[in-house]
Amino acid sequence: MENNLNHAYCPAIETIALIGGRWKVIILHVLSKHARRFGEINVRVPSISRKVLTEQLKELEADGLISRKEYKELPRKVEYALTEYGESLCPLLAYIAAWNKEKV
Amino acid sequence: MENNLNHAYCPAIETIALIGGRWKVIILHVLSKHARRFGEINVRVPSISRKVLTEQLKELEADGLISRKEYKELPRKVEYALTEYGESLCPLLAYIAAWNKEKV
DNA sequence: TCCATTTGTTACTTTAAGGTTACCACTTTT
DNA sequence: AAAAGTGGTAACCTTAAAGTAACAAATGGA
Repeated sequence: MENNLNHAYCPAIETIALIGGRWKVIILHVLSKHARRFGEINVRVPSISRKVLTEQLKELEADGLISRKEYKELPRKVEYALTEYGESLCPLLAYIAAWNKEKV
Repeated sequence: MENNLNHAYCPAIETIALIGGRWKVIILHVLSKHARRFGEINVRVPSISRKVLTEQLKELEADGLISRKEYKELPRKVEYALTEYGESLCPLLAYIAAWNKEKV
């Protein structure tokens, strides 16, 4: 129905809600290679602050895309990894990275 | 080199710079179906304001992803379409939309 | 003459996102 | 006792993004 367009469902919107923003794709891309602890992600995501990294990781965890595992070690060790749901994003993440390389 | 990680090149970053943000993927997705005039995009992208739509369209045009064609008609008619470069994003846009549907 | 339509623009305000700095908890090493 | 390493948190500030409302240009028609 053409009179209902401004309420039209756009399937891209929810995806954007989950992985949009300045950092999430980059964080997920880092984790897609293998699980990383907090400090490792921090070093691999250029110029993100610890505060923002913490926030983004919490959101990704709340959305079920990554898991957080705390080891009883010294000093502290917390490891983040993609969940199965997060893994399903890998082709998309790879595409995002690849598209940029292939461009003319 | 592992000591250079915070300057590491991340191929996803540039892609995010081009299509990141709240609206660009959605706008591109709308235009991926076919060329649209300003008002048509405005109606198909839920709740975007004209001001922001104008801004985003200008940025997308400046980045070479879309073209802007003004017709000498009454009342004004301006049509936006994907460029060839923008078309190269279509598989990615389709993937973004499809992923959301397939999720468990 | 004045209104309607379409595509904007301008000025101003509000909200969201991100950054900075300092600090804490826990444990081992010095 | 104090420092070092890891993974945070809290308070505060700045910047970027988005929204609102009013206005403009161009032109046909009532």
